[in-house]
Parts: sequence; structure tokens; C-alpha cells
Amino acid sequence: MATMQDVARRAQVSLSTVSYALSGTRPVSAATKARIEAAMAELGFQPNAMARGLASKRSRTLALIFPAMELGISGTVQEFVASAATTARSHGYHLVLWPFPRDEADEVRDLVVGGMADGVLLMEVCLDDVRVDTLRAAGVPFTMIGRTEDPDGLSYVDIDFDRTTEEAVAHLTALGHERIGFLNHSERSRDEGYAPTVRAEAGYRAAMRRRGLEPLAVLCDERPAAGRDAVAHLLQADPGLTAVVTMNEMATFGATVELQARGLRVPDDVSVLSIVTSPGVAAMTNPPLTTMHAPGAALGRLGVERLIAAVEGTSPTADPVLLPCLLEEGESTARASGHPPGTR
Amino acid sequence: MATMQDVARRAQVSLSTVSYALSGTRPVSAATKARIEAAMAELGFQPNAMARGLASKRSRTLALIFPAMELGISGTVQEFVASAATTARSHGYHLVLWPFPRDEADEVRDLVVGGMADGVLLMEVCLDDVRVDTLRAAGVPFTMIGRTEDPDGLSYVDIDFDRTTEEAVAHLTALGHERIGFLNHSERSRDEGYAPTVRAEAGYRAAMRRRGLEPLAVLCDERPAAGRDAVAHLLQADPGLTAVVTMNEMATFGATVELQARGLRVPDDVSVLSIVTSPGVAAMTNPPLTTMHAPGAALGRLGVERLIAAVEGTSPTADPVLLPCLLEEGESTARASGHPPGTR
DNA sequence: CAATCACATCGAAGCGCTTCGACGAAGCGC
DNA sequence: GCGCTTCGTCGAAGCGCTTCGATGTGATTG
Repeated sequence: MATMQDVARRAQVSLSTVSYALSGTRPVSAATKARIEAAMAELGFQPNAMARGLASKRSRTLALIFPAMELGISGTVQEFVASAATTARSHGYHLVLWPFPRDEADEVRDLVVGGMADGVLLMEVCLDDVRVDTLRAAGVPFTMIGRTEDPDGLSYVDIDFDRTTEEAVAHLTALGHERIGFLNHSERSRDEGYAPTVRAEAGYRAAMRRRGLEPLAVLCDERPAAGRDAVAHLLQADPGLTAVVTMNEMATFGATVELQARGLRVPDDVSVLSIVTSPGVAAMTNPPLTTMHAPGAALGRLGVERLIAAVEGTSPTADPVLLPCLLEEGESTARASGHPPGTR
Repeated sequence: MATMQDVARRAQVSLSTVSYALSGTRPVSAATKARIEAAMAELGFQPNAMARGLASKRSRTLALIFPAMELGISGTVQEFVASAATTARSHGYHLVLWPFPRDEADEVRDLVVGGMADGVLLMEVCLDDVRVDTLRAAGVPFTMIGRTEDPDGLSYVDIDFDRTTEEAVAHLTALGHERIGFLNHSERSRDEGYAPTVRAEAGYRAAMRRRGLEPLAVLCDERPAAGRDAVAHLLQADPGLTAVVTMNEMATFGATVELQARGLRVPDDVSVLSIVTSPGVAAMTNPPLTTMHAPGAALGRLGVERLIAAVEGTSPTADPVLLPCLLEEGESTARASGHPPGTR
């Protein structure tokens, strides 16, 4: 490959001038710059990332750590990745996804210590996450997507589960619903400290209590069949249920089927509101779901911006961000039917 | 951070000896090596990847290019990634996922030209893929997951669609089925040159014809509702259908529902065989699907091994690999019912 | 018109590592 | 006891870039 030296010779300037022309670090006259650019084009010059990284002590690469093997990659994550990659690029960074099991915190740290990445975006953060401690101890710049139990002083972006569940319940009560169930993620996810499972249920319970309503929540595996069972449980606990908030896409598929199998029409008899939903999921059921979809793209952009701020050490520490999911009207929620509760 | 020079001083050896101790390129006495290792541990030494890369002209990184924003990341891809990452690591490489839209072939090339990666794993290769031409022209080592229309001379690993569809049809005919439909991916995927859509249908048709059976295939969007419509079409075209081979997970969910909605029991009246399936999908329907699941893990391992061979230039060009999907008995296929065709 | 000042450019010193040739000290056969 | 090889180690030369201080050149000023 052509080196900068080759370009310099060809453009009849010194090596350093080529560097300045490329980086804009110092002024270069228009004529010189034009010659340099011509030389680069003729030689098909491509700067060597390693040499650049060694000299500048920056790789201009951000590592998005994702535990590929452990949890599914949902549509939300895709929106997130696409937006994060675009944002990184517009700031002159590469965004790469680096697969690491959650327990390999040291390896993640060494990526940055060894100079392969300038900073780390941590996905699937759980309430108590070793990686956070390791990275903090090593002074590695990082931003969490999600947050630990006590994220004070850390850089993060996350879904605002309190507000999302509050708005979900508000949407349903505005339609006259009072007996509203909650279909959560799995018990396993909760036991592993998966934060959404915990935070969303807490938010839902609070939202119900604030209105003097009785919360009714079930955990449920991420399978359609489990969703059917979960609906059965909910209806057994309260046969007068008129609405369900779900935060479990696979289970939601089963849930709507089970409701219909029991002769309960959606939304005429029971409303279904799917929260923290991936794009495209709404269209997958019949009727199309009313959803509150996760702000994946916004989180991707904001997460990268925060990480870059941390890497470049410009802003002291940008404030954390909490974004609610956004309501998107489908056809699975409607005004509560007139049935007095429990008489159906 | 501590440098190799620091380690050398502390261990009272020269810099080069440290390097040899670390790489094993030249023999180092046990005593010296022990001192060096102690020094490294005390200093928390972590070699600088950029310096190493600059000096050795190798990044020891492989880039898995994936068009994140365009197609979903299925369970198969996850198996694939996990296995590829593990294999890469066991050979001393990092595997990173690099999100690039399919049309940014130049950027992909520049990753390697610029030294950020030593080679490229190309996912979601379609029949006519610009990236392949660009990479080949630049002499960049790469291996395809999938293959172009005419992949001669290129390094690739792929699903053996001919054998998979042949075995799918064989499985069903062995059960006495003769009227077997095929539920394919979407028309859009075919128009974009998505290879599986084309190859699987061709394989299915050939397998049917070999047996003197009439093929009946439909394209179908990747949504459950579309799967329901597709089944309706198939049954309209041949009301005597007793089995369906599906290669479209989302549509398969809808397909089983539609069959049951029409009073056709699975598998008693109609068998469903889902091919090129992700792990875990089988359990998502009722009854659990009989599947032929995609050999994601094997492809990941083999793909990385081939790429490393190309990068290191050891083997001339490892032979391409084609692997069939593996049959996994579920409860959605059974012996054809006794109905004379069309009399149901 | 000498002193001053931007501006554009250059040369050289690293960044932290790999790798090559060289070299001293043993160990060997004869 | 001599040359010879082998083993373990060292010093130095880069890899291709960024960046700092220095320098030359006109234009600007009192």
C-alpha cells in the first residue's frame, strides 16, 4: 500500500504537510492541499489505522459489547445498533460490536487498555454487573445502555420504565379500564438481575396503586406457549380482567391467541397493550397491536454521544438520559366494555 | 500504561527478550521467562495492540460484516456469531461485528487495506453482490457465509439447500405424503437476490420432480399474518395438500394457526416441516415443530477457519463447504392420513 | 526601511512493538 | 585444547503516522 511518504513525494511536499492536510490540524494552502489530494487519489492512498493509532494514542473506535450468545438480538437492538453506528461515524468514529460473555469483564477492559478501542458501550447491563466495577476501576471510559441498581455518577442512557408503565396504565384507565394485568418477562430474567423485568413491574405496580387499583402481574417465559399459560393464570386470578399490559413479545403472540381461543375478543373484551416493543412487532398479530415502542434509535444516538464526550473528556459528565417508550395506536386497545367486572 | 520497555527494565533483560518471551518466536530460558512474567504481572502489563499491529502488519482481528439495519438477526445468526467468535479466539484472533449497509463495499475494503482487520467474513451474501467484486479486486482475504450465483474460486461456507430440501421432501414422502407444498421467503427477498429464497425453491422443485410429484410453492412475507394467507393460497391451489415445507419462521407461526383455524389438525391432517430454522423456534408453536435446523455453529467455525487460512496464506484455498440442515423430530409431521387426495 | 507578524511548510523525534543480524558462552567431537 | 555448533540474549532498525519546534516568506507596521 501507498504510505503518506509516497503521497508526500508525489505531491512534492513534506510528510508532515500531508498529515496536516489530512487532519486539518494546521493550515495548509489551497494549492498544496489540492496537489496532495490529487496524489492521494492517484495512489489510492489509505491511511494505516495502526500507525495512526500508535502515534495518536487513539483508535477512533468504540466497542459495543454485547453478550451475543446469551440473549436474543431483538428489533430494538437493531434500531439501536444502526443509530449508534451512524452517530459514531458522523463523529469520526467506528462502532464495532464485540461479542463477550458477561463474565469476561477483564477482556473488555483490556480492549481499551490495549488501545483497540477508545471507549466501551455496555449493553444488557443488569442490576449488579461486574463489568461496571471492572471498567470503573480501570478508568476506562464507558456508557451503559441500561443501568445498574445504583447508577449514580455513571454515564448511561436507558428506557424510563416508570414513565412508560405510568403512561401505559394511564392510556388504559383513560379508556375506562380498571382491572389491568401485567405480563412480564421470565422469572429467569428477573433472577439474573435483568433490570427491565424488575423496573417495569415496579413501575406498573406503582402506577396501579396511585390510582387505587389492584396490580396483578405474572412472570412468563419468552415463548408464545408460555404467553398462553400466563393469560390463563391472569384470568384465573381475575376473571374480570379487561386489559393486559405486556412486556414480552413472544409471550404476547401467545397471549392474543389464548384470549381469542377463550372467546374473548381483542380489543372488544380485553385490550392488549404491548410495551417496550420492537418495530414491526405490532403488525405480527391480528389485530395489529397497540404498542409503546422502545426508543432504540434515540438511545443509540445519545449513548454514543455520551461515550464520545467521556472519551474526549470534553464535557465533565453528560447527564444520564431516561426516555419513555412511545405510544403507537394499533387496534388492540379500546374502551372497556360495559360488563360489570366479574360478570362475564 | 506499562510498556514492554518497563517490563524489560524490571526483569533486567532487553526489550527484545520480552518480546520473544511473549510471542515464543525465539527460545527464552525458563528462568528468564519467569522473571519476565513476574514483571508483567507486577506492572499489569498489557501489550499495545496498535504498536503490535504496526510492527507486525497484522491486527489479529477478523471483521464480520453484517448489514444490521437491513435484515433481522435471527437465532441462527446468533449461533453463528457465538461459534465464530469462539473459533477466532482459539486461533488468537478477535472477531468483531462491523455494521455496514450492503452498498458500502469500499468502506469494508478499507478496513483491511487500512489494517484494522486482517480479513473479512461476509454475511448475507446475495446472488450478485458488489462487495464480493470489490474485495476480490482489492485482494482482500475474505470468506462468504452464503455464496454468490457463481462462487467458483471463492472461499465460502453455506447451507446445502439442495440436500436440505431433498431430505425434507424425502422425510415427508417416507411418511406417505405426495402433495407437499413449499412456503418460501418473501417476493422482496427473491427480487433482492437473497440466495436462500432462490436455491431452496429450486431444490424443493427438483426434489419433487425427481419423484414425479407436482411442486407447489408460494412466496410469503415474513409475518405470521402473511403465513396464514399463504396457507390459504396453498390449500386453494391444492385442497388435497397433506404437508407443507416452510422456510420462513414468522410465516410458519401463522401457517399453523391458519391450518388449525380451518379445522385441519397438525400433524394428523397436515404435516408441517420447518427448514433452515433457528434453535428454539420449534418450541414456539403448538404442537412443537419438526424442524431442520440451520447448522449455524458449524458454519461459524468453518467460516472462520477458512478465513484464517486465507489470511495466513497457508493452505492454497480450502475447499468450500456446504452443510445440510439437520432434521430434528418434533410433533408436527406424521404419516399421511388415509384420505384419498382431494376428498377431504 | 528595519522590525514585526502571520502563514505555510519542513525536519525530526517519538509512539510501543517485531524482527533481524550479531555475539558471548557453553557444549561437543576429535 | 581447538574449532564448531547451539542456545539464549542483546542492540538497532524500522513499521507509518502525529506533533512539536523551527524556519523561510511575504505582507504589515511605525
